[in-house]
Amino acid sequence: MHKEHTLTKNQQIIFDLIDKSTEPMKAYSILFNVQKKGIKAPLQVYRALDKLVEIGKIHKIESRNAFIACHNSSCQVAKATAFSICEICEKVTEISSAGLSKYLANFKDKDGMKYSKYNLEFFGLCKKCR
Amino acid sequence: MHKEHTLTKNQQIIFDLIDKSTEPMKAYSILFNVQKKGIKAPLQVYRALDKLVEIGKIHKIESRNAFIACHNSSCQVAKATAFSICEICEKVTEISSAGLSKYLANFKDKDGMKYSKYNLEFFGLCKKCR
DNA sequence: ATATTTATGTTATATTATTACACAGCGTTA
DNA sequence: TAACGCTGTGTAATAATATAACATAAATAT
Ligand SMILES: [Zn+2]
Ligand SMILES: [Zn+2]
Ligand SMILES: [Zn+2]
Ligand SMILES: [Zn+2]
Repeated sequence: MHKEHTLTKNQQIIFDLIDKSTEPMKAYSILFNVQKKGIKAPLQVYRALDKLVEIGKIHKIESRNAFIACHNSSCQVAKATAFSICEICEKVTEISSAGLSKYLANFKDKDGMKYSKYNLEFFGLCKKCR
Repeated sequence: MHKEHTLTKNQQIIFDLIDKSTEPMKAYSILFNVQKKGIKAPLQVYRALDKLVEIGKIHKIESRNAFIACHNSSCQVAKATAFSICEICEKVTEISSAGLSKYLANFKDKDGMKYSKYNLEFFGLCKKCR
């Protein structure tokens, strides 16, 4: 139940673009692609991205500074994310594994740190590139 | 057995600085701090950082664009890293948990992706900030 | 209707990272 | 020796990523 936000105009334009894309998109590539729709400045893009990340419609792939749409209904508002990244073709897939999320959600370190969130990025070769 | 490289002058200067630091250091902060030692340009810093990451003496905290020295002898040349990050004080700790690394090293997704590497970042509040 | 919050538009700027080119040091080997 | 490959260095310029600051408009709450 985390996709029920009404997006604003800019948010919708930018989400649609990312959602259509088969690969992670970078902020300035997004900017370039939405300029014909009237979004002219980096900040307009970054503001929409921030909001979309916050509400869990997209995720940021930190190691790539790029964004993908969430296609995992079980990922809890971007608080627990896992991705696989192919180091050759750069294909990124969101991992949805109940076992993995359960393991990580319950993980506790020896310092008594209480975790509210995690992000995991796996790297390797995808089927095609292997 | 992954710390046995002979560092070059620039690599040693930059490693020493990061190693002394109690918090993750950013590239341009490193640059500022080593200018008195003759390292004057960003590229000199980034080249040393790249090498230090490659040989596993430091790690990059992707979500922060910052670097910390490795204090975990069991992390396999930066191929399997996990950190806890306090969202208030920004303290970062490298997690060394045999259980966790074993679980992640053995994790396989349904697409048959073969992982050679992972990076995990946990976020929450540290003891002090809780 | 008024206050508050959220989103927008715009300009400028800060921060992070790489490209390109010249050259120095070192070990290999022809 | 000399030629070569490899790694590291120095320097300038520039690319790519992200935010600050300020003004205004739209949506929401009291
Ligand atoms: Zn998701
Ligand atoms: Zn691939
Ligand atoms: Zn380590
Ligand atoms: Zn803290």
